[in-house]
Amino acid sequence: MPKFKLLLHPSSDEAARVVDDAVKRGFLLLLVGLCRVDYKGRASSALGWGERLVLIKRDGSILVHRSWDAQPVNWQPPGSVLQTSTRGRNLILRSVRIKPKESLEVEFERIIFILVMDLVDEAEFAMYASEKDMQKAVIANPELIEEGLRPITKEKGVEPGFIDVYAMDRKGNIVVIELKRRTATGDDALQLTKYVEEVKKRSGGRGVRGILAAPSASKKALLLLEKHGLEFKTLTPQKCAELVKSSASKRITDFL
Amino acid sequence: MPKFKLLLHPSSDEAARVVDDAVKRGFLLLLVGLCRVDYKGRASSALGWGERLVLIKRDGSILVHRSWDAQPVNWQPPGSVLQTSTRGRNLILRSVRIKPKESLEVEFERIIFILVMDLVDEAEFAMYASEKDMQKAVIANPELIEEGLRPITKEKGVEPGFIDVYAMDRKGNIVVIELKRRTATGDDALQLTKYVEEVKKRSGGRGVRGILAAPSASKKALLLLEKHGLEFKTLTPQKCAELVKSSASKRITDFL
DNA sequence: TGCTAAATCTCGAAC
DNA sequence: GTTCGAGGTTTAGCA
Repeated sequence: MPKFKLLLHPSSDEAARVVDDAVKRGFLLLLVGLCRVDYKGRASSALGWGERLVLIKRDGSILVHRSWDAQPVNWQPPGSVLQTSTRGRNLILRSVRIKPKESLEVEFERIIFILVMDLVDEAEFAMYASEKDMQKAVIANPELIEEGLRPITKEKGVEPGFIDVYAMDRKGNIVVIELKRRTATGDDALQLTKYVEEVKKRSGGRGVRGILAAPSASKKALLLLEKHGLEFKTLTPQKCAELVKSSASKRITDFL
Repeated sequence: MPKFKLLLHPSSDEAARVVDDAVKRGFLLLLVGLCRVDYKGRASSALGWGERLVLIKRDGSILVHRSWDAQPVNWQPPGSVLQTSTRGRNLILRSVRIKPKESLEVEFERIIFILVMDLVDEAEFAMYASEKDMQKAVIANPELIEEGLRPITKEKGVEPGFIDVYAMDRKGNIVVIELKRRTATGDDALQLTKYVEEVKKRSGGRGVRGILAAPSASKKALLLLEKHGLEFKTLTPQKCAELVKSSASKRITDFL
């Protein structure tokens, strides 16, 4: 089979046949035409007649895209099972997911074209500078937070949740560090408060400090930190990524 | 212009011309071919050579899809600005967003085809049974939670955040209700705890109850509710949707 | 399998 | 413009 096959204005019967065959063989399918979409499951939705693009992938996922918005207007996640049928001259695509039970129905009144594609894509996708990378960077370079800081364990189980970095400062205080890769919110500050309280219970009289490290913080977050005697430290994932890059083997392709 | 135009194996120059023209006119663009993708902004990512589908929409959003996964492997949100150029025989698509500053680069070594589409889609999209619908349903039908319950105000500003439903029970206790359309988590239980504490401060000695209403609850959530003397009530968005449907004018298209 | 926390979350509304 | 919480969040990690 060549890279792709194009069907212009197929009948509903012909379309159903082509779709079934392509799904069975694991090809990538694209249908464009006048359709109507209904969804029922975790919520319910209805979308009236209009021309859209429907993408059916080999893992069972389905996307209905309009000519605007990055997000699909309707979709079905991987693992869903597709059924084709016809209603008069119309093509019906019905995709069902079992758990949670949800169902998507697309009815095509007019199919402008169907594209069946066989794409080869073996490349790996690599993402850098996650929150975990920030954690690694801070443990390897505690001076990112403060001079003289010594990390104790990388993750300490504390209810509820986990502490990102647990360390000791020059004066022997315990330091609880919460890392965020985006602007810190009030919730983040409250979470740190809980961690610090929990650690204080078990600190045996030793001083306990709490530091929220993030690229920036909302007003609410700063207010809550102030109120609970906690600290904020500016730290960007970019900065951490640079250190991880220089110290470890990960490369970041610069093209900006 | 017809509904669509197909270009087979265009050169990089030809492709750049067609893309620029289509973007200017606000058409929906689809490119399929062998490409490489890099992203840098809030994070960084690199994707090696492979055959993929690139969708460019009239609002500036760009999606790079592989033949599996419902989510695009890379993307750029609406409002991004696209630039085309060539590097030798390759086509370069560069999309930049200003705030936050991020940039996506797609390099095509081989373009299998380009599709330019002019789709007409004026239909409205309607979603039913959201968390807000649950709120409406409970206020209109408080017996969903408990017999004899009387809602007081639909939303009462309480720091931090807002109470979904504020009511009074048969015995004159104040009832704080937190609604969730999905399985309630420990965080949800903690949030309710905060609300109840806040209300208690201002209740003037009146009894205050807290109810978390959701389709189900995690073990952690139930444990925290127990610990703080709060209650759980099973309530599904489906049930709420039925009542909203029958009492109000909204219709839900049943097709399941 | 269920549960928890992160995400280039996205999106919209309130301030 | 910023902040905040909801979402058919989705997804990955881990018990």
